[in-house]
Amino acid sequence: MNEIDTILIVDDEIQIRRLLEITLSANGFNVIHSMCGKDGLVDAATHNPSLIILDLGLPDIDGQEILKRLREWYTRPIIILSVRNSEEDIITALDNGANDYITKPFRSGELLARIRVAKRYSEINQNEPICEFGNLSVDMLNHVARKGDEILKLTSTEFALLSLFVKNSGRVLTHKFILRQVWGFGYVEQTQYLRVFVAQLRKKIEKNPSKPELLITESGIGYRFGE
Amino acid sequence: MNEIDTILIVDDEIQIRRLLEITLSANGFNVIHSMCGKDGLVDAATHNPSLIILDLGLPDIDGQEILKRLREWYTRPIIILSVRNSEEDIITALDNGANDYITKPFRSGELLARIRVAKRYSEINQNEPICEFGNLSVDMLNHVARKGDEILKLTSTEFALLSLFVKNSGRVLTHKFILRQVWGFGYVEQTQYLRVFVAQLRKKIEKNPSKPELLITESGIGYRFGE
DNA sequence: ATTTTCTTTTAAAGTTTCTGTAAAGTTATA
DNA sequence: TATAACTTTACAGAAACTTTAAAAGAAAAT
Repeated sequence: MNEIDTILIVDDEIQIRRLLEITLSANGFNVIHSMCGKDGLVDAATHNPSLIILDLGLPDIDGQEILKRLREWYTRPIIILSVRNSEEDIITALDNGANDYITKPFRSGELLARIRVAKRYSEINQNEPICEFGNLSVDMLNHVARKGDEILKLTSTEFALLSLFVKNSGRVLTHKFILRQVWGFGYVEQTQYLRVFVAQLRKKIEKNPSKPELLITESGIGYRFGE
Repeated sequence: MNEIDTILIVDDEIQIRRLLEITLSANGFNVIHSMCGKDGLVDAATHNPSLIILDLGLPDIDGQEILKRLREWYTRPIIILSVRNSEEDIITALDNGANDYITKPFRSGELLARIRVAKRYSEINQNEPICEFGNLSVDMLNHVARKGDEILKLTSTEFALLSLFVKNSGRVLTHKFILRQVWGFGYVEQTQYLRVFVAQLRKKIEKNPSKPELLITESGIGYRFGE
């Protein structure tokens, strides 16, 4: 618990940033600021913070868009802190991968408690923008997958599927879990999609697609990637 | 693939329970109700729901107390739904192990989205330990069993059986108990299944399957794993 | 000690469920 | 409109589960 946790704040209001800075640093966090969406994306990638607090009303790019782009590779907690109070915004943000949604004005004690909750449930998630496995590498940030030196030509669904497998290598992922992560919660029964895309992915990453060595079937449960 | 998620509602207000019932069952959940804290604790234990929605203002026991007692064993999501709006209540509940805190009156779309969030993160992070015995290890979280370094290729039934044995190593487990745990209540008389699967498991984990050293027969009673 | 009875092991056949694959149909995208 | 990506269908083959049956082993009775 001695390493300093870094929190990235993406918000254009200086007062909010100051208030957060005081609250968070008083609680042992190291704080980084970004004043717009673009900076936020860059700072997240360069500092790899252990948590991000994101405002939705940014001057350049919409916060929901930032959230989506972050979630392409960033697996640690993201807490939305916004004046927007519409149910639609909240649902969209949560389904886009936010861990929590707090409306301004906020209470700092509650914010800290919600940060603790978010960190509690994401401790396992290691977060590397580039994951490697064998001669495969997946660069979440630049959205590029390689086999050796050769760049794999993957569709976005295939890429999402491969990232999920690489991020969770060695773990058995259930059909439902994969479907929810890649396609969304409404698709958990569409096991057939998964079969089709697993077959396509195997064609592109396995030496011998009919005798898979990387993407292993766990019959009746799901799939496991790698060792 | 058609298994229904069960949600337990612990709330004394009938209107709230009705509203939740409608919202949740319309979204494919199976709903159980408890009207007081005592019933809540019992129902949680008997039904083992996949999520609990808990009110703080219960007639008998205080909700924070229920929360603490549930968290002694219940690892899946608990969402607090309460009229209490004080920061102290919120912080206490979140630190007592609640996954989220929603104040009444609530918006059902937001509630559903927050349920999705809670389920998303609890599935990954079931902090169940890795059980080991000799050179065997069973990793419940990743659903992987190993003998030394080699990954054992087990069917899901074999895996469930082995987990049960490893978790209860040294204890004599009766046929009925094992059948109930692995196959379910309706199978307690199917001793033959057990014999067949024990034989299969021995082939995969014993040095000499016909002279088992790990998975010992207790004639007329059941089996014992390890010493 | 031997026989009888009950229990367990094991193989193998029968049945069901799950998975891989190709190909056709549909939708999105440039 | 042409192209790529995604969705859906259909079916064969594989894997898992259930059932049967015979042989081996243990316990009880004589």
